[in-house]
Amino acid sequence: MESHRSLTSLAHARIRDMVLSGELLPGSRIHIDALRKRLEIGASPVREALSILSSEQLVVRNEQRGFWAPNISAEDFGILLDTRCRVEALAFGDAIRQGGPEWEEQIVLLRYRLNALNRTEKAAAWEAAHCDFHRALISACPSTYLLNFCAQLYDLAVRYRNVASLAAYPERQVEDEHSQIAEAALARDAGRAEHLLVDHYRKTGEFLYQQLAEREDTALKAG
Amino acid sequence: MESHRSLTSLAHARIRDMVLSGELLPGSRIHIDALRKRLEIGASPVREALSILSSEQLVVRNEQRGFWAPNISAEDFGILLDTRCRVEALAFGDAIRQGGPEWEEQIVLLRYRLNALNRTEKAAAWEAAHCDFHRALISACPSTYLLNFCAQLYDLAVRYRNVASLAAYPERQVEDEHSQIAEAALARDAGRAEHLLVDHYRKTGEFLYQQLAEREDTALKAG
DNA sequence: CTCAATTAGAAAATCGATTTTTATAGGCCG
DNA sequence: CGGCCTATAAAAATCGATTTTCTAATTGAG
Repeated sequence: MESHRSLTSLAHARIRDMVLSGELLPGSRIHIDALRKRLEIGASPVREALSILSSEQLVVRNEQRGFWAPNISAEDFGILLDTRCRVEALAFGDAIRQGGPEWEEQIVLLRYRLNALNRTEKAAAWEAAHCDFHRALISACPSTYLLNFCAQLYDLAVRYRNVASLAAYPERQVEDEHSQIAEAALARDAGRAEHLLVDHYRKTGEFLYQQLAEREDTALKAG
Repeated sequence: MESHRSLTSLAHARIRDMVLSGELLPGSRIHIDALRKRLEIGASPVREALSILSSEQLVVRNEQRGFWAPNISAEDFGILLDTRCRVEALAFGDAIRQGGPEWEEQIVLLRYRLNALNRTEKAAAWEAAHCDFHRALISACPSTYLLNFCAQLYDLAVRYRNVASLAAYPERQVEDEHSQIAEAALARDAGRAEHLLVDHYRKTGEFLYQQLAEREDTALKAG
């Protein structure tokens, strides 16, 4: 069991998980009372958590009417992906130019841990290691503003990956891509590293984008 | 009097103003009970507002210990300024490439309104018009993620301007700069427009940075 | 038969009181 | 005399109940 300093932070973590995992389906209503009962806490910490999540764009607030899980669309995902590529490239460039030995060592370590895990067998652990690796790449960027924003965009992207629940995700050699990114970063080749990172995101995103577009297409014909 | 859909949004607006205006001094504690009494509302909406503000980086949360107005420093301001220049350049470029006639017209209109106001005589109105103008410049950027982030960084920058309360702000020809930025945007010259915008920010920020650095210097010698 | 007004039910929003945690000041022991 | 423990006060965090607002179904008029 995770121990949290406050019920608000516990609620935040739990509800965030529900949104990111896709358990709370896009467009579905989030009932405060249901969460209250499920988490066995009062309304205040639930509402505080939802307030925070809504300013993190992970839930949508509709004043006096309640909270919803955000809708998804191919268009929105495309914009998110593009935003992420450009913003993270900025942070990555900073990190490569300013990172010290600890930054380098973290990349080496976390790349090793990531590649040591099997994505399908240890899905949750891989997910966490993947997040850590990507965060480590940009961690030496001095702008906490940029880093926070990158983390937020990361969450939104993870959600898209999960809600689309692509069991038949095309198995590219994602380990190689991660390694190449890490190598370029450690070689302090900002241009190449940024390019590889953006390319990695776009390749990963392309398939998901197609899936979402197809889904909208069939939904349109059906409805 | 402003009418708000909920007491939470009212509290958010009010406390945000207190932080941005510098009324709540950097590093000072924010007492929930004091706000509760002052705004004549309960603890819940105050806490919700503070939760939102803390994820907007306008207040600092310290679990189980309370909320504080964020500290300021020359270093932090420099990073903020730099982040803002680079991120807003991205959004501005998008807007210039994708903006339609309504975007153009808004810029023309809001530039006119801004230049019609006297910065020292109608400070509050100028402030609002300035915000509107800058928002209009980037409004055609399709990424709401980027736009939200820009708005957040704008707020943080405004706060620095206010808390430093530079009565003796050097009077540059800021109207000309705004006009030039608007002209370049309307001419769809993304490169020039971005450059002018960044330059505008850096020039404005430079003096403030010096002030903050000096202040820290004297504080260091005194304390 | 359609549309507007009414009303019962559901849910969010808010409040005031209670509980829990932290900060502080005073006293005690080494 | 200094550091540590204890008691008290202050403040945040949380709860459960109440109030307000929205939603949807029903009814009646045109």
